[in-house]
Amino acid sequence: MNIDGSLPEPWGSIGDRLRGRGLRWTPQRETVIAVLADTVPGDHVTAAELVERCRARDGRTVPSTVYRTLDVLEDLGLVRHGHGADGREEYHVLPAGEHGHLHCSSCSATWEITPRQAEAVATALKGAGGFEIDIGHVTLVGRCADCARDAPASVRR
Amino acid sequence: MNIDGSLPEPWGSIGDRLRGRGLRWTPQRETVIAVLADTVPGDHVTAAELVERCRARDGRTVPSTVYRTLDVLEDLGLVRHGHGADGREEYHVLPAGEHGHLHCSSCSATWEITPRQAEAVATALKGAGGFEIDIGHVTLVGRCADCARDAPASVRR
DNA sequence: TTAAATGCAAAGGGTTTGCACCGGA
DNA sequence: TCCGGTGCAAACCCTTTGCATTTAA
Repeated sequence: MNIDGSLPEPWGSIGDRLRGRGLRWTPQRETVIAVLADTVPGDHVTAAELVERCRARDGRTVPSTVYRTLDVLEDLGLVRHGHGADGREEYHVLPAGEHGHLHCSSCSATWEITPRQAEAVATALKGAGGFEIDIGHVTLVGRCADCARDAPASVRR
Repeated sequence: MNIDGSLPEPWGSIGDRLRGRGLRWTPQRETVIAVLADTVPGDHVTAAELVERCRARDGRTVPSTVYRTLDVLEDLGLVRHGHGADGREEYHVLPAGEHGHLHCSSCSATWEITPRQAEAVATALKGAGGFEIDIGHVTLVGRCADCARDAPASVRR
């Protein structure tokens, strides 16, 4: 959120975008948006986490409203959902450009995919059959360079 | 299963492998193994599906036993779990070699990743940072060559 | 006014757990 | 005998749904 209390773009204009579609701008939606606006762009949060954060901001928040709002926001293209290493649904805020994740099953760390890596993967698949990967949809699991060096064939989960 | 009723390798020796670890060979485990042995190698099945198939074979099958057995089998390295496009847990039987999936969010089809594609992706990531992808862990989502041609920027889910 | 959105509560699905009992080794 | 496994049922977690009520436009 900005210092003056207003929402940074593109969140600020959401009310209008909703109304333009015959939808409504409600206090509950404002809460969800405020929480999302506070999220680091490119970061990812599980739906359940978002529910909690909304509840922290407004104790009366109820899950169903949050889920329904997320659906709407996804329609508007403001958030995108994907799945973490454990398969749980998670949301990416402001999907500006490709944005995926790598998860190391050995040290449990998760990183954002670099443009270079995204590009490499996309190109690789594109060249091998023409598949256009939506790299933001799933978290790629494997072992990071460090763990791969330390344990050539460890437990994978 | 073989014509003589015995289990094909490497399923046949599982009883011994279990016993070798101080674990036990039980009728219930035999049922799960039998179901898995009937699964096309490289195919993937959700845990819930496995439960159903076991129940078809033995109506007394109960979910918890199946889940517990799958854990054991994963420890033995006979199955591996991953997550489908919807994040649901699914099992790959006999992970001989790399084995992943591609899912088209446009036409909802799912294919097995070809060795060439797997190789391409693995190499791409390896080269761009050293990450060693476990390509069997998640289903890659995107659009297949056909859908990409027909609808350059369609709905993604 | 009126259709969209909310709140609540309940259902839903897949997965996990606690615990007494059973049965391989 | 003994400890691992099983069955049952309940708990769990996250997510979705139905429906009466509220409310933005």
